[in-house]
Amino acid sequence: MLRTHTCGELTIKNAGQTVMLCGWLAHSRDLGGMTFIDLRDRYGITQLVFNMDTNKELCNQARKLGREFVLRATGKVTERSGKNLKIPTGEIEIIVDKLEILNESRTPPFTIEDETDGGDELRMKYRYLDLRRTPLRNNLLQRHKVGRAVREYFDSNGFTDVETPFFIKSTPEGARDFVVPSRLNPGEFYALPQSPQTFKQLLMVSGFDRYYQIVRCFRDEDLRADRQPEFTQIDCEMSFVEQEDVLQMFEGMVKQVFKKVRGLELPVFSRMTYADAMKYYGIDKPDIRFEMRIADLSSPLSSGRGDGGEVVRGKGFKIYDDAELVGGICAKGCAEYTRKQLDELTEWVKRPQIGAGGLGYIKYNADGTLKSSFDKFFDEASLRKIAEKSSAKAGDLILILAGPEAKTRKALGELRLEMGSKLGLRDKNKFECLWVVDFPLLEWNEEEQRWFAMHHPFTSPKNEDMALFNSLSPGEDKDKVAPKANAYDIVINGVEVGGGSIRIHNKELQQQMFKVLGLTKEETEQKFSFILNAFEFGAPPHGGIAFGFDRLCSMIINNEDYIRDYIAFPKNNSGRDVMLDSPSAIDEKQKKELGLK
RNA sequence: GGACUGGUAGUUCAGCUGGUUAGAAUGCUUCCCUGUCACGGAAGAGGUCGCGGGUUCGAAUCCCGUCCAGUCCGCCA
Repeated sequence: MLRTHTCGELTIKNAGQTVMLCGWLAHSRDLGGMTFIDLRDRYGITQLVFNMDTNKELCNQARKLGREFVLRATGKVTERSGKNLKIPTGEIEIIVDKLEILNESRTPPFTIEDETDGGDELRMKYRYLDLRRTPLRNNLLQRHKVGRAVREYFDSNGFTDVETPFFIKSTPEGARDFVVPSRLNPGEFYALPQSPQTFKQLLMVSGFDRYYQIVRCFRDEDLRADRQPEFTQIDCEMSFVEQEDVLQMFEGMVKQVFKKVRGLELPVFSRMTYADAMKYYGIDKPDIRFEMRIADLSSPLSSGRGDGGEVVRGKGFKIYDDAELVGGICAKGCAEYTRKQLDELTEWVKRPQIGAGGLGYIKYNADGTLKSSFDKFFDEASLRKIAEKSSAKAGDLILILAGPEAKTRKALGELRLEMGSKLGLRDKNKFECLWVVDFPLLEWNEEEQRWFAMHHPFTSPKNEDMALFNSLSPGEDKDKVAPKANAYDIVINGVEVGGGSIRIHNKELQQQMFKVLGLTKEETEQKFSFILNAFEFGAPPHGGIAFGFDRLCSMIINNEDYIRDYIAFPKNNSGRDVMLDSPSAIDEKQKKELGLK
């Protein structure tokens, strides 16, 4: 070993010992007569000291060293005269009597500090330097801990880790596949898995009973702060279970991981139906750290749904009379909002991404009076009814959007999150875990005029909706309400960290599903015969879940929804690795071999 | 595919209602400094203002196009 200790472990207790340390020069402070060097490694920082009086030659050598030089220092641990209580090793320093340069370094393009001066692109290009920074290093060390806690939980619950192949087959439905050309089979391609979905189901048919895997998945879709083309899933499946068993098992997992990694005891997770999530929060992954539910101020013109507030219709205000939905949220304590603030909010909701036509408001003033943006049409009693419907109290501000139902709910959901952020209600130290259940099995796609599986085509319909499901025809029945599925998502602070379902394990039902999705007999045979065949050989009832491991880590570690800093070597927005400069062209010979030319 | 924001010194940014030699901080180089820990002080070097075109007597600044980056919408079973 080139060292006897690390740079993070020496304290006053080691005073007097002669030690050897290795590390990178993080900072040096040259005072003329003496020079201090902060030596950094993964474990911490230890101060080296050189003195002109004691060792002139060595001190002069130390003065010449640049940032990020790799050094090996031998010397005596000594109590400092001026202590630095901000760091664990701050009470001691090493009086160096031998110094070796293990490697020199170019001046790094950005500072290797907690708050670096480097921009994203530069940091990505020199990712190995970025990873020397404490926040990034800490993220990866914590990620390791999350992974370990997950494996411990599965192991103690009888799950088996089984690997599944990466070179598989392209299937219709779902995300775009990444494909790999096959040299041995010219003109043919493997697909990389979007998830090991079918394999884990086949493992259930094989009788493995409880399976898990922390595994890379690939989806060729556009990227976001929380989406990478290759990402990691905690993939799980269980046999002989019902939905409740799965929820219990994986609620337990999340709790244990939070406990082991963050020392937090999470309370019992909330539950909410998909329908309620959409109705009250305008989104299928509500952030329930704060209330601010959407209030329905109009009975929908269409019929049936909504609780029919009916407090905005018939006052001669055409926008509200004609709108399919008028909805409001109540921003606590915001009655004092200025004209400017309201204008800004109006601009915000009119952005193309939100797409609202305008923003109505009612100020419920502290003195009990009401002032709205549509006073012309509404008397005070009417406004008071709206306020009541919105659960507003004196001092609150009601924000109102109107328009087509789905779009307006979504916009209200966005506005709710924006107000939540503005009002500081999205507390970084708070974790609210939620199971969203009873997802629709299918979604009608207007563009392609057909049904799509909302979760995936292997999800089972709810028993009570089986007749409805069996009555559906491909490319028709778009006005029918979609049957509900045994499908569930786990949402933490408004971030979807996982989702799963109880699967179909019956061949005929699976065939009916493919049929409703518009697959022909031939396509079904060609793409999915393997799983239909398997279902003929005693497939057990089974179900499972998959977690986005990167998202789970970013949530647990720093309660944020940005996963790149939790992945050692991530891709940028355009799917490029700027360090490798990949993807890149391949030469003609390679193409020819692969049958691409 | 679309919206928005940005691209100026090694780096992070200011300058943008057109006008003398494009600034600051930090980093870097040299010098001074014996208890620093974001050490301090002095001096210095460092620029194709992303790229292409246009308007103008004159463009970092205005216009058009384009590339790159970021955030979002679509997309992501």
